[in-house]
Amino acid sequence: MRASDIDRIKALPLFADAAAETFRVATAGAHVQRFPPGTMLLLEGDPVDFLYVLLDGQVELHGTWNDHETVLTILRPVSTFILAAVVLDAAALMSARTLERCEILMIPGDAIRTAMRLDPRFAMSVSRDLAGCYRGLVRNIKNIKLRNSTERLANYLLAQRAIDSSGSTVILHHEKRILASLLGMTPENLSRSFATLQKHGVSVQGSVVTLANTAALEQLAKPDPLIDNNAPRGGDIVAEADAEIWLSELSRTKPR
Amino acid sequence: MRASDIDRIKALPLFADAAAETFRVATAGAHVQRFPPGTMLLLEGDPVDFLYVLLDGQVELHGTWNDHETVLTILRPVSTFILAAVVLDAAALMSARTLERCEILMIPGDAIRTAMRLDPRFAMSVSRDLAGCYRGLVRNIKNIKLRNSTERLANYLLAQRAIDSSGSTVILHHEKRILASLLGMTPENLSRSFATLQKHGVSVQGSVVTLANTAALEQLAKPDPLIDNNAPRGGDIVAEADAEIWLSELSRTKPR
DNA sequence: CCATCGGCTTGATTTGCATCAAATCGTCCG
DNA sequence: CGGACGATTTGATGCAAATCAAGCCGATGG
Repeated sequence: MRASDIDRIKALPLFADAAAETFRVATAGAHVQRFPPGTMLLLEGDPVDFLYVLLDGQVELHGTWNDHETVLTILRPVSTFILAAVVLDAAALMSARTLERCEILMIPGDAIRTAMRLDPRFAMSVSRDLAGCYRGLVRNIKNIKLRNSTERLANYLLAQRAIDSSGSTVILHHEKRILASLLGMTPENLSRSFATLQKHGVSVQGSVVTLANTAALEQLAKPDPLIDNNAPRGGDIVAEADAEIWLSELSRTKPR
Repeated sequence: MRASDIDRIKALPLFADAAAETFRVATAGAHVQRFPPGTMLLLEGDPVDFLYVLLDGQVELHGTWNDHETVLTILRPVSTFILAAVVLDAAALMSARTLERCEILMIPGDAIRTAMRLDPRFAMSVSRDLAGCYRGLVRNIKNIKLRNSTERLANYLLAQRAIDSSGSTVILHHEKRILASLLGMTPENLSRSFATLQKHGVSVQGSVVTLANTAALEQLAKPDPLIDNNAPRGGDIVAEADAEIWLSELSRTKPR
């Protein structure tokens, strides 16, 4: 592993707080690997031997049943994945597939579990990461069970706008059929939902979406901080856990 | 707090592995409280000051949006809840309501976080608990996104049968309208789904369901260990995390 | 440049589920 | 016991989303 890779790992929220020795243990058997687009990194049901850390590219996690497939989440750097399976030394519940060329750090699961037993600060970081991911899924379930597909799309767009802090234009970072599956609908209905949102100031040109009237869009979307996490990512906030405490941190830093 | 309560906490999987000092810190500010049925223990959005441990009774966790409510999970003893919010010191994403008279242990969140920093074994237990809950939600999302409502009911019945290891009869432990919400459907459609399952050997008498033909039911349900966790609870298996490693433990203990 | 292919859109149809409405059932209480 | 209430069931209807079927469009390659 290269020295630059070591530095990148050190900067991960998971390791930011860890003792030097912990870090040595964890990285001893680790390696960075590159994968072409469309590579299956992991199949659901497989035993999980490594913790994966996406350093560059995009990875999709999906689930399968009875010849149907659904996208559960799309990861962008820097994200860890299948941490829960590593902690429990259990089989994966989700399959992982690269969507683009990816650079991925793989840390042996044994090393992670050993490090947790040795270093409470590291174990705390793992817990925080897991707690953040857990809350992400709670939000996801509420989104699916309480909203219809157009409402989910509208909130997705508003969340993306807030996350990228990108004015009134949102870039879709993945194919629409993948976005559709992530939002729990068919590609056909995603098209139709976009059409519906035209009346609320949304226009689509390929992967560029412009939100001309966010007030109208919000009226339909009714975004809710207990479902939609609109913490702007990048900078301080890189892990799910950081995003989870963003709102309360915000109110503590700037009271009123 | 009574001495008998202390013993019950010691037996929790969360504390089974903890150092004596950890245990002292955690229980110092803890207390057991009793609540009547229908009590709101926690409202989504509230700051979470305690880790809750359900010792007796039933608790429902639900989410709300736009005047709609959905049941996210139903807890039976012994279960911890809102651990993720405690770890992150964040606001609750779910509301908690007692369904029956309940006995609940409340441990100050500060104490939990302090204990985690002091005792890596305890922090490991917290991580395992969180990882187990996380995987429960992954299963839940796959269930919702990949199956229709009758399939979900069929799998629910099969899972209950396996969990209670109760021959061919399953007891519904909660009102049907709550079960309906848990399974993501209306009470009306739950009725109709039960009617559909009659053709597969399912008959309902109040809260007693008999499965006369599990083979036929399984043919419709297509249960999958990567969605349905059929680990029999009670005895060794009390936490979600235990249930998660049940299958792999099983194959290690009894190879072939 | 044209042909091809995959992804996306649009339209027609079907299906699944929610909603609305009313009847039934069981339980609790005056 | 009679009545009331809530939970459940059953039936009728409407809507949302999936499916089926073409067309369109942009990228790619001969």
